[in-house]
Amino acid sequence: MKKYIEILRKCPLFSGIEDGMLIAMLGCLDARVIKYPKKTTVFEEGSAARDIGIVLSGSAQIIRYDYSGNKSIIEEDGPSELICEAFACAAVEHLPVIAVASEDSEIMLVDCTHILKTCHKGCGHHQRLIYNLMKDLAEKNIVYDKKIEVTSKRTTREKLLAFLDACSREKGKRSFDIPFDRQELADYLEVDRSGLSTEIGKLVSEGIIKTKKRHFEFVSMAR
Amino acid sequence: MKKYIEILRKCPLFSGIEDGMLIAMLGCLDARVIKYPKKTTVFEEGSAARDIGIVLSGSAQIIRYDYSGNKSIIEEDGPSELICEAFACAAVEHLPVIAVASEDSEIMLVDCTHILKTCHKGCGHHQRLIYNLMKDLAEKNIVYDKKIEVTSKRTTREKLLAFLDACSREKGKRSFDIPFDRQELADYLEVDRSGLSTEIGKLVSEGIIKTKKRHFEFVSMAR
DNA sequence: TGAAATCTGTTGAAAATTCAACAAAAGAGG
DNA sequence: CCTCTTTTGTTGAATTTTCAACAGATTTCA
Repeated sequence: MKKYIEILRKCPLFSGIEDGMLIAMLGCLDARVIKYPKKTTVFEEGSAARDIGIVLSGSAQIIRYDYSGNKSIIEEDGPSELICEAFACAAVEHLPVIAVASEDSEIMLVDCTHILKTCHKGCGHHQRLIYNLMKDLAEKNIVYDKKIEVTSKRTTREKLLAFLDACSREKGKRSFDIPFDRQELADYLEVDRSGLSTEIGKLVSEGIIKTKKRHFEFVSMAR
Repeated sequence: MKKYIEILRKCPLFSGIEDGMLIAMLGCLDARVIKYPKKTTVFEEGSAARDIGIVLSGSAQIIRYDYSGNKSIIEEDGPSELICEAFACAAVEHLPVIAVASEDSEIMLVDCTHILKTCHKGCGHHQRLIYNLMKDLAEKNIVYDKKIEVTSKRTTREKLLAFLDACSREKGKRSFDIPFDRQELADYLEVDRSGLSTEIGKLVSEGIIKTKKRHFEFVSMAR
């Protein structure tokens, strides 16, 4: 487990816990590390949510398919980030989403009940874990809120600009990479891919942005 | 405070805490009850999120306005429900939403730091409060997830059906009331009001639903 | 390196949404 | 009971999105 310590230290679940204790806790929590090749399923839709996932390497996407097959990417999580913690904490019986490794990934799984129930070995850090989970869930709430902010825009252009603006602000630069290819960006923004492509073309020809693949750049003072 | 005990007992923040202790804690938490007439602001957009709100009577809406004035209703909360707890727990500096009393309401305000920091009087229930907050935030996450499920549909008709379906399932009946008038429903679904009105008309004339004001009913086995 | 698969941009037609304006209906208050 | 205000339904035009189909680029991997 030691080779993951760098990643785990940055994980919000273990914030404020020293390395030594962290390693000890992993055993107590019965943490398992599993490798997921690109595009394989981490958590199945419809399954009971028990485990929290911690991305160690690679990345995972949380995806929702509706009954008519429309795909909507809820979020994209990289190393040190937690996945499906809300569903596990709420002990949801039927996962309404699917978690997929978007590249070759290693993910640590921790049974949520191990975190919530004080352990018999008497290690007294469960309170801290619960506090950390609470903090994490509060922030995840805000991430969702941002997604709603972006997707509540009425036109493709507005959604795209709101999204790029948010990415730019997060990075603190006018030049930045997004974690999606074009189809995935369309799924995240919940618009048609070809329409998105057209809109990107317009913004480029209007001199507002430059882009190549996943790289974007606001050209002027536009925003 | 005693007259609110029925409501507070059902509040997720105080789950698992007995009445006597609950009353004692309210003092420790420096809880305040404030009356908000219909349509008045509970939490201002842009203000620092410090307080958690507990709806005692009436109801509150969480609303987001974007720069071009589009209104989007994020959620509607009634008695016993918490408002803005995620922003307060995450200690957000600029509230990205506004909270408004949607009718004459009484709302209890609790400074979040009082909950998170163990109190000097040594009342040992802060751990339970933090656990409760964690559980609440996990569930709120899932509520958001449901909103995304509804609004990620591409057409007004699909959004409307997904929303009504969810309401019907929650109630467990084909006949139910929604917490929105037509304009508010349009804001929640993020569609044009007149288009929504037309679509409701179609569903009625197709014999799929009946509706009068806030009351809806699925007529057949349609869903 | 070459073939196959995937990703991206383009286009035009069909479908759906938004917008603005107005009329009908319902509710509030005197 | 009547008036004023708010809510809801209706319509047509303009705008935007979706859909389907295809071609050029890029990537993958044998």
